[in-house]
Amino acid sequence: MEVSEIRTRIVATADELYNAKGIQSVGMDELRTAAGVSLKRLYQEFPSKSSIVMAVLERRHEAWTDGLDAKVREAATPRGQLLAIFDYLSQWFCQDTFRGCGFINSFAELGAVSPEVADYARGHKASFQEYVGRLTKEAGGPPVLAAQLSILAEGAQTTAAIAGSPDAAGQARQAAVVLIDAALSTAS
Amino acid sequence: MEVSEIRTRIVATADELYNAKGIQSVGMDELRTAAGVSLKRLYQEFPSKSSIVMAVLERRHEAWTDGLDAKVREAATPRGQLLAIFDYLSQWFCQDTFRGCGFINSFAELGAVSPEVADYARGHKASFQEYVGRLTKEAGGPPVLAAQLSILAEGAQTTAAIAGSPDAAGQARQAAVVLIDAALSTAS
DNA sequence: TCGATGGGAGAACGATCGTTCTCCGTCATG
DNA sequence: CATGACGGAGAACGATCGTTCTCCCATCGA
Repeated sequence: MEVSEIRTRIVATADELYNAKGIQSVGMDELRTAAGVSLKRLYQEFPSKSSIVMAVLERRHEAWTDGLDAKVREAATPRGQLLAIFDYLSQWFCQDTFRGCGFINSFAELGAVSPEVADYARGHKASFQEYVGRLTKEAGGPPVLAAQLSILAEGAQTTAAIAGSPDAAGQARQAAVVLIDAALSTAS
Repeated sequence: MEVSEIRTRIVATADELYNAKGIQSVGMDELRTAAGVSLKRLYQEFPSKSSIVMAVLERRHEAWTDGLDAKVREAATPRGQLLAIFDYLSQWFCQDTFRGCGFINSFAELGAVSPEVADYARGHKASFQEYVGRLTKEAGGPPVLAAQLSILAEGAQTTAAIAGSPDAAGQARQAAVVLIDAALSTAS
């Protein structure tokens, strides 16, 4: 078995477990068992649990970025691309493994005691806002629209997570339509 | 010293510590020292840590509800009352102790392993959405507007917490103005 | 003054966590 | 076949946590 394959399997397993139970609730032994890797191998690949946490965050960032971008590219118009963000949220919320944004959760759990985690979560959210900013600019909207749509997306994630229902995605999408149309009509 | 005064001091101290460091990062000994109470007294007042956590959540719910309602009552018009929600968020975000919504944080930290915490967070968010629903109805807006404004408020909280900046409150308020005006003009 | 009561400080206990170490079987190589 | 390196399973270790127990002193009524 490839060394990198073991790393991938460890990180993928940790991602699932941390998402389902929270980071602090999952011990190294549980991760070891679930990943089917010996403890020695585990510490051979990662020097500590916190390094696994950071690797999981990187994996989540890539999965989010790639999945969102793929969904956005399906849309034909710039306006449709902005709305595709909320379609992506909707299909995400409908997965039964959905338990809220992993960055919000990890920030809430470890942000106060781990500057690494806090910085990475901040960077992830900043990159999302920049991404929405680019789409907004292409659609001819003002920067404040990007901030507003980003806030809507954030709120939809936490609302859907706590309520346990995917309804927030559709409601946020409706709000996005109103905000986009209002911004584009006054901008022109 | 009154018995209830000790309870209040314990819960107030736990609220501060849990908010600043997260629940799982604060041990009973640290709480005992910060509250200036003996460990025996602590367990005389509360049977376990989880009961303290629930008491903190109740305290947070009351503080949120009372503070928000007081701010809303300052507004003269129903439309102003809806916007007052975001003024309340703004002044909250500007406090240097702000570290995100305590219910979102506790849900992220313990929701997966503690049904009590998850249920209480769900109930708190549901009561907020009902409150916004009442204000929206008084303003003559449709139910979907209440859901959208609630999502905006949620998103502002997480965005402000992770970004470490209170800007999201003003941006969400601007979005609320657009959504409210659009909903009220089409509703009439 | 004396003895009982109650509360404070913190030691102790069992569990669990992250991390390291030990033992043992296996396999490759001469 | 002998030997030595390697990897897996899990015991062990130190730290920390929630919780309980023990000791001691201070107070108060008789």
